[in-house]
Amino acid sequence: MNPETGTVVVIEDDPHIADLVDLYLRRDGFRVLLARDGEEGLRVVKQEDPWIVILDVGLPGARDGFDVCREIRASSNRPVLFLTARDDEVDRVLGLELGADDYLVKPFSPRELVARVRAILRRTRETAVPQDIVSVGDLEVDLRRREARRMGEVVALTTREFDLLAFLSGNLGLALSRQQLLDGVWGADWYGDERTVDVHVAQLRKKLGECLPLATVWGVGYRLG
Amino acid sequence: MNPETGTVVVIEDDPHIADLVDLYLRRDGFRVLLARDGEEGLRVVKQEDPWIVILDVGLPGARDGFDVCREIRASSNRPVLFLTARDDEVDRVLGLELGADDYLVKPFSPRELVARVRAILRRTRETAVPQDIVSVGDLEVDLRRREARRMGEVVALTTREFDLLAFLSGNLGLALSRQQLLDGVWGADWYGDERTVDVHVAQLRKKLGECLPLATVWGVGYRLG
DNA sequence: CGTAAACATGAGGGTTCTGTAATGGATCTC
DNA sequence: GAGATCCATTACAGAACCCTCATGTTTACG
Repeated sequence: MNPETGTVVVIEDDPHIADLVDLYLRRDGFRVLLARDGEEGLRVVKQEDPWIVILDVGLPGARDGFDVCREIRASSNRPVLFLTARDDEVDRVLGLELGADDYLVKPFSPRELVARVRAILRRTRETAVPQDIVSVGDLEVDLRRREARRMGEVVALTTREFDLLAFLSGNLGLALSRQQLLDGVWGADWYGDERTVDVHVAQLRKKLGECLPLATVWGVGYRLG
Repeated sequence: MNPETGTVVVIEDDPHIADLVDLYLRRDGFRVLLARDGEEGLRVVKQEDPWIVILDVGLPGARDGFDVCREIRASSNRPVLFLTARDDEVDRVLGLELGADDYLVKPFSPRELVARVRAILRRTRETAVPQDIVSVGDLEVDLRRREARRMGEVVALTTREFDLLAFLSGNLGLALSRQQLLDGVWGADWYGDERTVDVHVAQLRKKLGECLPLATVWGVGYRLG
């Protein structure tokens, strides 16, 4: 985690608190963006895609903190830290149920705020899996899980089928000869009938149906996408 | 007893509250020790050196919560979380001045208690408190206590079995080859038959049964979740 | 339209891979 | 040091899979 490049969006109407938060987070190396109400906050979050959002529950205007949290959750999985008014237990529990990652009760110590922000980032950044997922047609090919999903549903593929699909996905739009496919999927030291490719292509088409834009290139081989 | 197993000492005279706290903390993977009054509490704290002490302010007997807190502070820097009666602001302030790390006003939600305990531990224990417990299927894998629990019941696992389960839990959803599993669990400098993995996988499946979503990835290895 | 070449598809049998139980050696416990 | 536990290896049976082949279908082109 590199705090130097981490952006934090703070949505808080009280300028005094906002200043304080700004000061401490900045001092800790974060890039801080302030917003005074929910509307502005959502805009900034959408635009900047920050590492974390710090959110006052008691925001003025049409949208309170819970609304904003819901909105953020709907479109991203960025962590959210709530700032709540003193002794408002219902709020706190509700916040956590809405998917907030932590909360802090005012008045809070700025040092604690920084500590919690760093703790959350430690948790979320580490577990954020950089996934190699290729989207092709209505299909998602997840190389790390070795799964193909059609509208979220996992489609059962055999080893060869998946490998073939993966190789095709890695060469989207290119016409690949059977020999290229054999080299890429079966390995260069494999000797057998080129027609074997056809069989597995047929299997893929059968299992994945229309959502797989896998075309035959006549006299050559196949092309995906 | 291993002091690194996440022990919480709860000093509380009301058995109902003590039970509730016990239940929820235990469910979250902590080892919970209950004490009914200040004397007993201090003894347990001294003996066990827990990660955190949860302390009722209104304790019966010669020593109230503040006394106990002062004593604890005198001999250790373990975090203390106060449970205070409602609307007793003076108490709360006094508690914080005595060095309590947080407070909770009765009646409180058990979920919030757990959240706060974890928050405090996150701050004070830089070491991996977050994500110490991985939920997978109906199973909880507690890395700190090296335990797997199925509906709260501890399932007895051997060292290798647990390490394997832990490694799989840390790579939820990913297809892992036998070699990756060997590297991760047995160590990269281990030379032996890949099929050894199979045997331990079989053991895990036998012991944990249906509640363990541990799938075979044909021709590759295994995947959890 | 007819023909040949290229492709699609379904099924069988051999092959590879996995599940599992048994074995013996190593390590821990008392 | 005996007994128990754990662990790696091996063997075998059964399951999953893959290649090949045979047959039917499409495409290209004269």
